[in-house]
Amino acid sequence: MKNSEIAKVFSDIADLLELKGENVFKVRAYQKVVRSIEHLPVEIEQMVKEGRSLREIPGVGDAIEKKIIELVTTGKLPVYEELKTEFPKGITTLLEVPGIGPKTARLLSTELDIGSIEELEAAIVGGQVARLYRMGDKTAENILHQIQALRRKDQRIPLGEAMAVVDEITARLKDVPGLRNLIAAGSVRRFRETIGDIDMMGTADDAGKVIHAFTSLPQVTEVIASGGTKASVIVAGGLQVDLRIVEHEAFGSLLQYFTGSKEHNIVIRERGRRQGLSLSEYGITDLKTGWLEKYASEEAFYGRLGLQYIPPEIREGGAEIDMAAQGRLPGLVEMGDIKGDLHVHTSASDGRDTLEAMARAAKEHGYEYVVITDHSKALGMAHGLDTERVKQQKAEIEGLNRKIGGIRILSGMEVDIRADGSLDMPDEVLAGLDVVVASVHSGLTEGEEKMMRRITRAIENPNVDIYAHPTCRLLPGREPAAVNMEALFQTALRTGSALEINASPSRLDLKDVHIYRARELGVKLVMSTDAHSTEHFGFIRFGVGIARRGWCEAKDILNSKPLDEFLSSLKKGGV
DNA sequence: GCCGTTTTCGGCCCGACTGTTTTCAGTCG
Repeated sequence: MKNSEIAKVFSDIADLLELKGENVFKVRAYQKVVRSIEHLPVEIEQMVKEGRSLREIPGVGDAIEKKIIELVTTGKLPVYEELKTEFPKGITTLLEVPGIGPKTARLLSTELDIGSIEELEAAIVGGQVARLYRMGDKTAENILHQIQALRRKDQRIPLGEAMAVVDEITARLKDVPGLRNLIAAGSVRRFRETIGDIDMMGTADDAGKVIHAFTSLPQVTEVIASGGTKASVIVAGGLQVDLRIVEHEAFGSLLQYFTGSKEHNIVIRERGRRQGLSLSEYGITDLKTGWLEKYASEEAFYGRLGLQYIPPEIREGGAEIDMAAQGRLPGLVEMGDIKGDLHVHTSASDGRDTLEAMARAAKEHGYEYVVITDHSKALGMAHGLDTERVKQQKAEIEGLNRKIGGIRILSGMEVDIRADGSLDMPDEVLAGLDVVVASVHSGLTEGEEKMMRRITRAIENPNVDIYAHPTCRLLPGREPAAVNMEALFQTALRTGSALEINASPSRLDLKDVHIYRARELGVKLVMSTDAHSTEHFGFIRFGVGIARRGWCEAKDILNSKPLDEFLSSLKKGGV
């Protein structure tokens, strides 16, 4: 039984206990265990087999350990089965509707015998819901509204799209008098690859004025909530944006609170509690004296708790907090560490801008080197290069290196990996290039065995330095190909090949958890934008963001090294 | 149900907004 399945059972138990009106702390204990299991790096089934104690999992005590073992070994949990019989089947689905919590779900179930969203909808339309105690026309209408929103709800949107909305809102609000520190917090600041909603925050002399300006933005299609210090709206496209405003002196604690993650904040607050401190978005209250201390910076806020500053990208409520307490957090990679882009297209294949324009843009970006990697000829659609055009481009690059100066332009290619794992360019041509990037663009639905044979053969080729966008997924929509990541990492280690962190917001591939694992194993990593136009060089910020989520330091990324050192760290140069 | 640099018992993260009340319960993030 997988961890995710175990977590689901305990999450259901927590819901059912809550519906039953059980002690809220007992419910919370179950919820805490669910979070622990979801973040566990090892399979519980394995631990049970090896006879390891489950008590080392945070939140697991005597009672829950017994339940987990019973569930894993027998596949069943009588307590759970019993609980389920106490309520109509499907009642927990009511909890999926925003605005319906355990109390309301229970009320609906006992008073109106509702056990599904369809039945609920009918009861609202029929007027029965509005007549319930402490309900009313407005509440019923809101629930109906939420049900409809749930039906047409889009999946989480890619980080890149969310960032565009943030930039637009920021531009429109920046002139509101007295507003300072406007910034996107939440999952945008933590660089999660997809975003559920956008959390913005700022400080102001007059919060009301900012809230008013915010809810009046032209892109706002609906105001969900609006109070003195916070508001929630829906913008065009159906995305929810929350804004919260506090006084200037409390910016640090607000930013910390609003950045999350929720799990991180819960652990931080529990920690504060043990130190006799109560944490909130307004600051830290000493529980003995009742005195509230405000924090203008996050550094000071974490410092008060005896913690190193924790970068937003790794605030997940896991190992980061203990590491920060011991002062052992790594210095994560930063934008300025990246010395060159290694995956760049020009108008010679499917890029928009010329080789010269791309080279100059890379120089303006502050890079020491850039590798030009147009497609090979198999990609007819992309106007891929054949042997002859590769030769021409090499000559063009030599000319540009004399002409531009201040940046070293390297010759390269994104060579296509064919269905049988052979490369779409003769070895002698590849051997003459500075850097060779290989990737898959077709046959993405192959089964794992065939896909792995294909990839393995390609990266075993001594000319291939980098294997690009390893899983070929696209955000949103295209699922990753059937790549066995652990096997890929081993092959990369064995052959000395580097894996790409593709920074394009529609790829982000490798993704954060893969990066974390690859780094742990010592696999060589590079970071590239896959730029198809000059402005795409800016994508590097997304790459840095997810690399930080994978706990990468500069030393873990080959193209953070100066040119000579970088070249000799590649497969061709290194062996 | 879990847990301990105050505690093996008595706590458990914190505050805002809404709708329905007439002081607050429920929900959310």
